[in-house]
Amino acid sequence: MARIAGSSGARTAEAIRRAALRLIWRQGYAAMNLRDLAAEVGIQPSSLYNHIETKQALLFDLVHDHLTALLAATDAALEAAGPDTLERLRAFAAHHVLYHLEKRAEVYIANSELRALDPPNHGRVVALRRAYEARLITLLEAGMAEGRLAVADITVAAYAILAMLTGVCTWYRPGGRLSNAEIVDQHVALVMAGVLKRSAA
Amino acid sequence: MARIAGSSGARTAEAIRRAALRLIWRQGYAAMNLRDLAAEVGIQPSSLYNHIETKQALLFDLVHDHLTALLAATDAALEAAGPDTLERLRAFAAHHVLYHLEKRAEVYIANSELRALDPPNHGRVVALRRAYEARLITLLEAGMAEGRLAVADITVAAYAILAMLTGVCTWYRPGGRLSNAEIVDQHVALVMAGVLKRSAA
DNA sequence: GCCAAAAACTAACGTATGTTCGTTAGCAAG
DNA sequence: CTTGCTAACGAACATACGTTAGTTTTTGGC
Repeated sequence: MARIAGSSGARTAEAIRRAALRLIWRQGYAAMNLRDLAAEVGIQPSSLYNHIETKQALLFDLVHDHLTALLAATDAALEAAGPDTLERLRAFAAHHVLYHLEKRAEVYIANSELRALDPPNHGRVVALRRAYEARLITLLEAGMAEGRLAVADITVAAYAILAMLTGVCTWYRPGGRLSNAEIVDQHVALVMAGVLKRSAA
Repeated sequence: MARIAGSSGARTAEAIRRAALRLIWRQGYAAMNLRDLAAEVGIQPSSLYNHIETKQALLFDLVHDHLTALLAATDAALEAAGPDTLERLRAFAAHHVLYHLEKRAEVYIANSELRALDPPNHGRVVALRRAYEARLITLLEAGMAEGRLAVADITVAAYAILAMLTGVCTWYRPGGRLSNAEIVDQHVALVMAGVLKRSAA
């Protein structure tokens, strides 16, 4: 047999991306092999190459698409939050946690497989990450300038906050004891309590 | 030639562990290969097997030894902090950050290569991690019982705090803008601000 | 209904990898 | 000085991996 009845390029391509996301998430990029990936999709290893350029390009596409989607969604959430700095900060934290709860695999890969990207791809991804971090840093700077936040060092605070919020990916399981909203709310509360100036509650 | 003049088992074994730590830290366990490791140590690949059982056993040893050392050091730091819950919590946070600054490679591997451990090893390591997390959870429970802390959910708070404090490993570089003490202090401040009951400053 | 493009197949290549085997030279105890 | 253990060596094995080549069947536009 050759081409399979009912096969569709777009459908297979999506199946490959979904399966790759899952496998890389579970095992890591280096430990995932294309034979397992093909088996998961239900095709032969060589057939993958009708849809991907190389294994490396597949990883880059997954990471790149995730980061651009995250940036766009974040900007939309900030836009919706209005002009007030504290409101925007809350919105950023809430959106970050919720997004990370819902896209655990994408997030985890984008954070932990950076080193698996070859130099040109690595550079582009790092630039996107920096752009994302800049969103938070800008908010902290604004809050400091307005005298409503109090942190010793903005960069350290930004990284600490991002680390804390991203941490949900490592332990969250759907259908757990707490609702997503409860998890989001508590993280927002921890962040705000940590950075708010004592007087301005 | 066969045995090299001046070669010593203990010295080579330590060199292997150090090199493995560095390579796994940089590339990940799956991406590290024993030929590169041997080259780093300056011996032939087959000679590794005079000192390690398998690649997997090497990873387990590294992770296991790190976690037991971390547990012991943490208990010593808590002991030194005295009986007061808030002091112990500060001591825990400070020690965690400082230890993580100094042992970035060990920590990173222990956190990110869990999935590379085969089931029996995985189980033992997870048990050690849980024991460590329990130290923090116990402190938070005590602080809540004393009415001096205010968090919505102790487990979530514990994981969030650990994620935040462990985050330093991903961006810290020795010789950077801030001293270790400054980084530690700020993280302790962020944690305490996040969990302290408003009245009890 | 025909035909180029798409999307799958089978087979294989070249290399990389973890590990084993047999051997040999240095070291320390008797 | 001998002898047994240690720690290295070189060579190789078996497998696994990413990828390519060539082929075959289905699909969709004319």
